Amino acid sequence: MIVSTKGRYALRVMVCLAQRSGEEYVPLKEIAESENMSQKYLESIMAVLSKAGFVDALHGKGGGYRLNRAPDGYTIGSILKLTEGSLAAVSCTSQGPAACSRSECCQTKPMWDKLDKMIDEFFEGITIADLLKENTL
Amino acid sequence: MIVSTKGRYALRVMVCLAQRSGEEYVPLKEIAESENMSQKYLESIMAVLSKAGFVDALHGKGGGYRLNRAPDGYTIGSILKLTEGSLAAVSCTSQGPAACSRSECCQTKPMWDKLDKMIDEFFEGITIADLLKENTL
DNA sequence: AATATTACCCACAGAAATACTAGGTTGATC
DNA sequence: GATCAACCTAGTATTTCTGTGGGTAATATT
Repeated sequence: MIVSTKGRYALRVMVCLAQRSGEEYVPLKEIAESENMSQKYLESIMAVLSKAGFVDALHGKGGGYRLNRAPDGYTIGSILKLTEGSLAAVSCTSQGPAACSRSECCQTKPMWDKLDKMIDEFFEGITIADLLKENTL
Repeated sequence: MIVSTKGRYALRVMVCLAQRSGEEYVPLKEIAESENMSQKYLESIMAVLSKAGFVDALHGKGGGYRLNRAPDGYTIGSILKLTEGSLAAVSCTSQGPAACSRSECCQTKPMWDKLDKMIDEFFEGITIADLLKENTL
């Protein structure tokens, strides 16, 4: 499994915020309830998105989160890389050449490299705005 | 991470057997030593490949494993699906529609489906024979 | 000023998967 | 019968995943 709930939840929250971008700030409680996700778990994910400047946050009543760009300003790749740490399909390729001493002579490494590139291009080619449209992917 | 050591080891063993397909049976000990992998761990992987009919096995002295098809008769996808169980990028898509109650209305599911299809086609389009060639991927 | 609301911070915890290890049994060859 | 090698069953240390719990800081309303 390349994408855990952490990254999937992050994407769904971002889609949710994009759908409600008319409103000012949306509290996490509402999103967690409507999407049936653990609010506490979401908090840790939002902390990452907030620190990285992907969303604006506001404390207190009337507060919550909101996007600070247009939906097409967020690629799926940028969100997943942030929350998942890496999108590498195998550990061999995720930590540079040092990860595997056999990388020089490995018969399979070129394949993993090609796969990584393909997956990266896939996710960088889709934005949150694309997910809002129906069946146009 | 989509592919664990289990699947990666399986591929490397198959490549190894393909390279030595002139010889009759190759004992696992040799492969484990030359590839620097745990022999005991490999045993459990070979059991799967053997039961599925991907390789022939022979007990006793002079025994070991060998391929029973030409290297281009094995797609990478078939080997990985067997050893990894599934190649699905997210759990939502790996166990049919029942895996997620929100699959009907999920804004992100079409993307995961498209990704799964892309990854599947990638791995089904490569065979062990392709890995033997240098830099032709 | 008090209260409610909301983000933020820290630590822990149960469950599952990963990557093995240990020790034996069966089958084949010399 | 000795040796080799596949095969079988069980356990285990480590990590990752998916949370929970309890508190603190900031903002708004009363």
